[in-house]
Amino acid sequence: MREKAQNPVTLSDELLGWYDIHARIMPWRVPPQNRRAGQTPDPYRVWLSEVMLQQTTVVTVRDYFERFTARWPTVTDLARARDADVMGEWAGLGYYARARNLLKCARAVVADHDGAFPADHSVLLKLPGIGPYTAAAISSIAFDLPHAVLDGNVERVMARLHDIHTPLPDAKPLLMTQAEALTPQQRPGDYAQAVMDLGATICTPKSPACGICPWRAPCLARARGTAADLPRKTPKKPKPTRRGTVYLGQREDGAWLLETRPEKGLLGGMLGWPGSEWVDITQPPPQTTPPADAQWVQLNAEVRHTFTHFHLTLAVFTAQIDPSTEPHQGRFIPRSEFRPSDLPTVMRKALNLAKDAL
DNA sequence: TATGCGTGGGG
DNA sequence: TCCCCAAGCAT
Repeated sequence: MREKAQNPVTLSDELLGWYDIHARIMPWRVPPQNRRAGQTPDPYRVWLSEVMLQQTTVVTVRDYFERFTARWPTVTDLARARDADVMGEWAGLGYYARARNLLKCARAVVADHDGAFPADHSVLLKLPGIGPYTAAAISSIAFDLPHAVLDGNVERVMARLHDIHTPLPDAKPLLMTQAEALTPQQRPGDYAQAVMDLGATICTPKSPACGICPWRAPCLARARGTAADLPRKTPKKPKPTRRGTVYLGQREDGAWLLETRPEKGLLGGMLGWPGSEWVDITQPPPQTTPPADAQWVQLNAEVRHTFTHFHLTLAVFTAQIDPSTEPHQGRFIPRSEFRPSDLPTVMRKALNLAKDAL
């Protein structure tokens, strides 16, 4: 009774208890007690982690964050990095436009903001790769400005708390209104991270742990038994399947024939194997021209990979290429300069198939 | 406003 | 084996 009268929808000790546990596995986070002791988060680390966390899980981001901050400890270091180094370090993380915008943003911060992230939501919003969510996250977490974060977690928590049945993305404005109403003036950074943790670990998409939820008392969906069905979402389109061919050519000295993909579009700016266009399986197969003259042999196995919006099947050809041969597509990268980890996952799958075949 | 854009893990 | 989903952004 008393609990309801106090409105437990807030940054309670119970909510902070969960938040504190998660801080240990997130190297970018300053735990609440350290923050109260005066320690403030490094805006560079907050920004970097938030960009990496876009549509990506904490477990996946952790190692990438550690490698990036070890190699480029400050935004100035990152701004000076070579494009290929940053793209290679990002390889495997996906959504590669984030890495291209990461570099643009770092260079803009150095060139236009004296190497310091601006403590201003509307200014942050103008930087490359920083949208409404990330601007609010940096504002609140790094600068303790009271901006409401609305990510997938908060959308779900708000939809359930208020039993909102309007499907996403139409419900976003309403959910944002609810999120703003709950965002406190005191410690908005701790609150933002705590409410996202709540969504990630308790108010989960499937079988939410309502029994241990700090907000179980005021939750309307919990009371009405609708929590597991929320938020509603508009149905998605089915994924088509495309086909293509890649060519893995290697010289006797171990150099691989690779290309840097165009800046725009799928896997933009990433290293990859030369090959054909990727066309829908309902279309006639594309003509494939090998990137260099050699005895190309097709592998028995094919690469299967699923992107956000289509399935892909790749035929793989391999060949030893004579040292005197000039490629008409791509360039040779010496063995000493090539790390398989610099490849996006689909390209790494092709390499692994070729290695298995040898 | 709708679409393009990665990847890995869980149910 | 599939589908769903994750601390979204750009165009």
